Amino acid sequence: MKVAERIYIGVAWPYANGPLHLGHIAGAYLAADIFARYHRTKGNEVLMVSGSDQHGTPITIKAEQEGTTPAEIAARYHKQFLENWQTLGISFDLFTTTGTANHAAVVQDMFLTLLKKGYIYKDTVKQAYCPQCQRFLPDRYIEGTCPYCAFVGTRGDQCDQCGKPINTIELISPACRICGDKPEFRDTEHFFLKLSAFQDRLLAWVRKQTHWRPNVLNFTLRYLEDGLKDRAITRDITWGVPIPVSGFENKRIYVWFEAVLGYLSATKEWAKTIGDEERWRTFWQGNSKSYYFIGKDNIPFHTIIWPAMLMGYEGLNLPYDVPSNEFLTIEAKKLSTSRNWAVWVPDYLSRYDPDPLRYLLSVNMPESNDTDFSWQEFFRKNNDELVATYGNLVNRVLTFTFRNFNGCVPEPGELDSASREMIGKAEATIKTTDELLYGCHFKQAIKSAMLLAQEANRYLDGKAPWKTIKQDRQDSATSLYVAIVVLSALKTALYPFLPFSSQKLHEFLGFRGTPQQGGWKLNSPQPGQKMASPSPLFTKLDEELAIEESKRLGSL
RNA sequence: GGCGGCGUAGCUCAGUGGCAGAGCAGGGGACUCAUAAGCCCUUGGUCACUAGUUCAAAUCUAGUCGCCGCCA
Repeated sequence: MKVAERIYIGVAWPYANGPLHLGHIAGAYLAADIFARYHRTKGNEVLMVSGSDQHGTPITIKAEQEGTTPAEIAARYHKQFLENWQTLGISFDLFTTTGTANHAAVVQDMFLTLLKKGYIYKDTVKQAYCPQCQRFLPDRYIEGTCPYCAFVGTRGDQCDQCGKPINTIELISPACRICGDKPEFRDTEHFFLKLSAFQDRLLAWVRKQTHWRPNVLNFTLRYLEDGLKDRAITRDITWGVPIPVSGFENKRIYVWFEAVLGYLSATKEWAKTIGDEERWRTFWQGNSKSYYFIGKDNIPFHTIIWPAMLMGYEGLNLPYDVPSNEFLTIEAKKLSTSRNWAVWVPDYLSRYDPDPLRYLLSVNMPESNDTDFSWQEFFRKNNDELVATYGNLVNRVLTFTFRNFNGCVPEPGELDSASREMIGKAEATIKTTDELLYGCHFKQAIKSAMLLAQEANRYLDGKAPWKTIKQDRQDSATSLYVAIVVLSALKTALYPFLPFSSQKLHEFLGFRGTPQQGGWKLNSPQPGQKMASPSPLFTKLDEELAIEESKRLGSL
């Protein structure tokens, strides 16, 4: 029938200077995982990679505050990320870091190739320098008075008080944040990426990407039409990938140029781990589609800068789609890690199961709008939708069947029109979710699956097998068989979203292996098939806890 | 300040030219297999605001206000 496709899935690289929060999950990781599980179930060849971003100024600042090294901070959070992916069921084929030798080699190869082709050039700029510390200072290492609002603790990149971005040189009475001395501005040499050279090629390419989400496409087009400026890709710092040019030993390649290359370096690392070093080519040079799952703040890096680098390098696949999500607000307010206005993933996982969160964030995914997470809504959706509609459906069908038919799938009699229609709807749902997931319409896909659960509840109510069991055992068996077929459709359709409960249901129905192995189709259980003793898929949560959870927000 | 997006029922969100929608919450009912779950009926809207285009606007255009992001 269909030829298997190759699907490369690159997911945003989380910054290893703090724990993951719900914004990360809703913005990129959950959608990527849903997409990966869906394609694997379809039988397609999937590679999903990412890793922790270990470089950059915030990590060095945090390390200095804690009296430790950037590497230690990065290692600590990297370990935590790996645990969180495991527990949440985010199924990376490889989750590495930007701290590997392999990554540095890939970055330096890109750097030298673009340099040789003339897409990278040297220039001199003025940069803050602290004579006391004898070092150049990144923007965030300088504090002074805001020239616009006179706020005193303004950093060199942006004013927290009035929100205006600042040119470090404009700060009134600037001071080094390390020693408090007055910085000077000195000349320093840096490398620049010649983005302007790609303007026309990028514009022509982007105009053809009509399958991109409208906000991604519009934003990118406008950005390009405004004209691209060359950007500095090196900094006067010591934490990062070294510049492979002599005379630049004390400088490093800046994160935004370096981190995106993780997509490629992670693929090469994956190929080595499976013992087939050249295998990376199947996802980068072969007939493979590249998807990048990121938050909206990252759009220009993935639709402009990264494609420009790939065009300059030549011979590597450009992104096929960049299904960027919007943001998640928490209880109607903007998420803020510094004010602890966030729901932290390790904290969530210490008290609750992964599937209820995956359900809420799927149904309310910020696909085209910012959407809101509130604890009240989380408890409500768990209790009144996930448990009531789906969990209870599974439980009522399985416990009744188990009790009355010796724990086996009942032998159906002839199907009447209502039963045929019910099975038709199950098949239609598999097909609909297939199309929706293929096009990255995650929210619609899970809603259409939940609709099938509602239909099944309605069907059962009409058939009332608990009544017919008394006079017409065959009729009862038939309607339960039909309901079980629907459950089997649901465990497939919901598997990408709710992998843990789908696996349980798969086993309750008497199947071996995983839902993924059944493929993206309706796998009807055989009449007489031995089922496993059922237990509830989900549990109701005490809604009073929502108040307690909300109180945690914002407390430090 | 420039650019892009968003603003729809009490709540969370669909809906991009053709009679304003879903889920939940609220009200009523019949049932009882099931996690007091499920099913049927039902209340509820100035589609942020203003002006336009059109036979017809939540939808297209211009402006205003508010929120989010990017850039300077």
